[in-house]
Order: sequence, then structure tokens, then C-alpha cells
Amino acid sequence: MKNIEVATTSKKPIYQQLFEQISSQIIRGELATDTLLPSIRTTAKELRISVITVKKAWDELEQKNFIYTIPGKGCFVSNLTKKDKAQMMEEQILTRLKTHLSYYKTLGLSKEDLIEYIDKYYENL
Amino acid sequence: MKNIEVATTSKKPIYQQLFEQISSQIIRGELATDTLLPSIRTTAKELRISVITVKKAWDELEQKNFIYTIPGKGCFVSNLTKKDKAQMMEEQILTRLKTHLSYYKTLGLSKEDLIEYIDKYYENL
Amino acid sequence: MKNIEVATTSKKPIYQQLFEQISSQIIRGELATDTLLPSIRTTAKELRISVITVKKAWDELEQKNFIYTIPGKGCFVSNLTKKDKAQMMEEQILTRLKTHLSYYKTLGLSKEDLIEYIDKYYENL
Amino acid sequence: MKNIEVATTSKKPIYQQLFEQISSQIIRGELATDTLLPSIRTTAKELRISVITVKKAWDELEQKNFIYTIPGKGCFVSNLTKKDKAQMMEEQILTRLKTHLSYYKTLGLSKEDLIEYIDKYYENL
DNA sequence: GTGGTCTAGACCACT
DNA sequence: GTGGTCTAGACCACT
Repeated sequence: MKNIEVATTSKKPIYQQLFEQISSQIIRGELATDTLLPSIRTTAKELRISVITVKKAWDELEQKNFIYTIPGKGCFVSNLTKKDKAQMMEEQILTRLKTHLSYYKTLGLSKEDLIEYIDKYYENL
Repeated sequence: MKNIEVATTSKKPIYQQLFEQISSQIIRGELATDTLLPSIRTTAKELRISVITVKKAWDELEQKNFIYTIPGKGCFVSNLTKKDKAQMMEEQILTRLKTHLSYYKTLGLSKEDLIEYIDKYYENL
Repeated sequence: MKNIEVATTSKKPIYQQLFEQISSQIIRGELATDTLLPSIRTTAKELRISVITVKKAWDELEQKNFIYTIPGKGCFVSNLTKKDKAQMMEEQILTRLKTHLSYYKTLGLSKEDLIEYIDKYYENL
Repeated sequence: MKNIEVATTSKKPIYQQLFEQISSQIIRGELATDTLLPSIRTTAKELRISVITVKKAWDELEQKNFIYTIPGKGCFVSNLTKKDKAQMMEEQILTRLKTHLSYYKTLGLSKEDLIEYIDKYYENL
């Protein structure tokens, strides 16, 4: 498991930052099936956040089928096929894209202009 | 002033929806310099939202120099050059783009893939 | 909204008791569409439980589409068709039935005997 | 003793799964009086679970009079009359039935509908 | 007023 | 050791 970073100053809820980072590691195959995640309490201690905040992230990971829990043992990465992962990624992307694109549309930005901006800033922002 | 639409059920704060729609109308030149905005109370009544919420949007518009207030008369569209407008638009876009792109990067999405998604879904999402 | 009862002594988590009681009231039509639920804090106070416990129940209600939230206003009963409700009820029943029946099977109880027990005790247990 | 199967991923505690399976074998007469149960350590090894977990199941079996222990020799199936067994089974069934039925009642399910569901799904769930 | 999030600590069951 | 639940209080944004 790669390092997890959490910004307590961000407007984005901590539990959501956790969810996004871990789910994307699973989707990208950086966390193999049946890998044991660090325990809720260990994670809380290391990141200096509350146990309940970690639990909330883990709950969402389980609810969306990224991990499974064996009470008394810990939480493990679910067994996902490449197809599962591709589908999960697509879902996550489209959910956000929907919101993001509607924003640029409101601003009156054309598709071409948006793409130009992305092309220009993707690496450096 | 074109019709303003507000979704009370959205997760996006109402005042922010107001701000985005009006500021983008100003940037795009749909609201000419010195145009009188409808009064806070009228707007609140028409959109069936609270006066306080409208006030918050108007405040932010004034604070970011989109409108100016003449006490006792109302709020008017600021005198902005094309260059001002272009710069404001750029600012608004880049602020958001920063957040959005970092999200897609976290997911491990390449620039090319992102552009492909946008090309595919810009019209229909 | 009918009275909600919560047994802190039960092994069943409080948030789950809340979820079950409210969702079943919605399914059975005792809570009409767009009815405003009592606020999280009011409910917590009345039932003498923590705000977070109520929140967890409300979260699950929202996640399973029984209610929707307007931040700053409150939580409202979703607009569900009779068909939606019938389907939700079926789902809830089958989920449980699966667990329950497997238990009686393990005990070696035949379908006929189980039905006899239910016929005998449904009213009085 | 028939094969015992244990699902470590289940929400049901492992010791309880053990208890249910063995007690039901005794009740149904598949384990005769004075049969020697496999040792705790053997069972733990075969099922790949902890000795403590098996011990907990055996303890509960003894406490509810299904087995008796001869220190240094092992655990044996108690001498139970048909009447004893019938009564134990009834007890186990009624304990659970009480909980289960109250759940279906909360959902507003009538006795007739519940029986219909069971009739439909007993074999296939 | 409303929800949304978070903390620091607690107690429990299970392994 | 592990996770599951809960409390009592806090601070924040939004209406």
C-alpha cells in the first residue's frame, strides 16, 4: 500500500480523501486481491485522525465492493477482475465528469476550448 | 438578464449557483455594463429562496467586482473591458480546472484518455 | 410519523432499528412523499441517543433512496411509486429470509414444520 | 460426525456456526450418545481457525447440555432422550422465531404473505 | 434553525 | 490483536 496523504485543511472531507486514494489504488492494481489493509486504529494513529473517520472511509469502500471485512481479522482487498476494475473506474470518472462538464457549460466554454485548456495545463497544474 | 435557475435539492449551495450563473452572464456579455439587477427581495420571491441567500450571492458578485451597489438604488453590472472579462473567465476556469484535473490524475487517468472522455460526453452528459 | 421506539439494550444496533422502523413506515405509505422528517438533532434528543447514531440511520435511508436531504432545510421522504415500494419491500424481505431460512434448514426443520410453527406463533410471539 | 463447514467471511461468528451445526447434529440423532467429539486442537487445525474459537463453541455446547467433558479424555455427546431432544429443538427454534417474526411484523407483512414467501423460497434460497 | 464532519474516548464481541 | 458501535461535545457552511 502506497502512502496515503490526507489534508485536514482541504474542504474535501477526510474520509472522502481516504476513499478516493485507496479505491484508486485498488482500481489501478497497486493493491492486490486479498491484501490486508492496515487496521482502522493503526491508520487513524498514523494519519493522526479519528478512528471514526477512518471507519467511515472503510465503510464506503466495503459498500462499493472494494474491500471485504472479516471481523476480528481485518479488512481485505476484494477479488476484482480487470473488467470489474475498468467498470468501476468508468463509473467514478463519469460521475465526476457529469458535474465538472456542466460547470464549464454554464461558463459558456466550448468543448474545443475546454480541451485546449486541459491540453495546456494537465501536466503543470 | 436571462432566466436564472436554481436547484434547491442540489448539493451545490444555492448562493453559489446564483453567483456562477450571473457572473457567467456578465463575462459573456449577456448583461451589459450598468444594467440594474433585480432587487434582492424580488429575486428571492421569484426563486422562492431566502433573502439571505440572494444577499450572499450578490455580496460575492460585488466582492469579485462583477457588480457595484448604489445604496438606495440597487446593484448594477460593473464596467468591464473585454480584457477584464477574458481574465475573469480564465481565472474562474483555472481555479476549478486545478481541482478537477488533480482528481483525474489521482485516478491515474492520462491526459489523452481524459480528453477522449470529454470529447465523447461533452454534449450529452 | 408514528412513534419510533429504540431499545438500547437490544443487540441490534440502534441505527439499524431506526432504519428499519422508518423505512418500513415509508414502504407502507405511513409517511407521504416530501414529508419532512424530524431533524437529526431533535430525534437524537427525544430518543436520548447521539446525533451521530441518528445521522448514520438517516445516511442509510438516503443511500437506499428512502429519503433525500436538502442541506440547511432537512430530510424529506422520497417520491416513490407503489411499484418502487413493493420492490423495496420484496428486497428487504428476501434479504432476511435468505438468512433465516438457512438457519432453519441447518436445524433440519422441514418447510411444513416451519410453516406450522409460524402459523402457531405469528400472533403471540 | 458429519463434516462441519465454517465460513470465515460470514457475519455470523464462527463459534456460533460451530455450535449450531453440532447441536443440530446431536438433536437430529446424527451423533449418538457418548460419541467422542474430535479434540479442540484437531478441529481447529482442520477448519483452520483458532483454538480459542473452537473452545468457545465447545463451552457453549457443554453449558447447554449437548456434550459433557471428561478431563484428559475429551468431550462426549450427552445422553439425551427423544423428549429432551425435541424440547431442545423447540427451544432453539422458538428463540429465533421470536426475533424473526417480530422483524416481519415490523415490515407489516401478514402471516399469510410470510407463509407464501416461505413456500416459494424454502427450497431455493 | 438545518446538515456535515470530526474528535477523543469508551465498551463490546470476536479471533 | 481486530472491527462495531456509541457518546458528548465541537465547529463549520448553508438557509
